[in-house]
Amino acid sequence: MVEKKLAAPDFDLKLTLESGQVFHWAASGGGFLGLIGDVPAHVEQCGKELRVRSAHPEIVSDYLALDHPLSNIQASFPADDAMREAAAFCRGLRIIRQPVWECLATFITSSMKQVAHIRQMSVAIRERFGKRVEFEGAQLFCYPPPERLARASEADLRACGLGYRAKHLLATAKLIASGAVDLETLQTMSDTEALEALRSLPGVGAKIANCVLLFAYERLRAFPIDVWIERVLRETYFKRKRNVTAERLRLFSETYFGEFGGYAQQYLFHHARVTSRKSRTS
DNA sequence: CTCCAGGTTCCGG
DNA sequence: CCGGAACATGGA
Repeated sequence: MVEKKLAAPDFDLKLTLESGQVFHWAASGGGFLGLIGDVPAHVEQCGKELRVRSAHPEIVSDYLALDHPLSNIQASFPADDAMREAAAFCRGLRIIRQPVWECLATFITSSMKQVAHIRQMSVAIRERFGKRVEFEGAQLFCYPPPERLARASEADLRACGLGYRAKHLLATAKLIASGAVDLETLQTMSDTEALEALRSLPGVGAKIANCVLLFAYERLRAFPIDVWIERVLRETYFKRKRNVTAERLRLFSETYFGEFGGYAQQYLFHHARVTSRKSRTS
């Protein structure tokens, strides 16, 4: 396998792959080993360049969104202290372009689960139902397509640790496998239309729909509000204000954070999560 | 053992 | 329309 070098300014591979937007990459030989769809790749960062071993390095480059204008994106953020601190903490973190189905499916399993659990479930589903790929002596497993999960049983999925989420994932897989819903047509829809289309799927509410818009449909304005972000919003922008409804938070975040609100959201999320964990363990 | 996790859905007021 | 409860599982 030939190694290809990619220029990667304003990029932090580890931060990007471990910030809770994608869950299946494994640390390996100083870099990361994983699949992009069914294309295996090993990626290692050496300063401002990436060393990529893959049959399709151009797919890796596109996946990692090395073309996103990161300095423009950071410049678009609101100029408050919390945002500045999060942006400095997350320098080089990019929102990647994930395959739609595996992003949707893994986020359906994410509700009320810690990032470590989401990873476990994702790996279990891949190993149980996914196509096996050999790469550099390692065994990798593709995320199973909707058609495959549609003919699994709810018990099979529960065996992967999904709990009540099994029912949702199965129902959504069936809707897509049957053709009742076509994820590809969402590409042509407006953000609002695509959000509603996603929300019509079992187990997909506002938060997960926004994650899929942001992480798979490259709608960089999408702003998922989870427990962490809600905490940040309330404590930072609505300090000591009562009766702040979820709707109020939604309207605020849609306008305040601007054109690249999804990036702002991911930075605030990751910063809050990591600093909170440090303060608990030290 | 208790608490909580990148929520969604369903139900009663 | 709105607040609250149920829903499963596992790591800290």
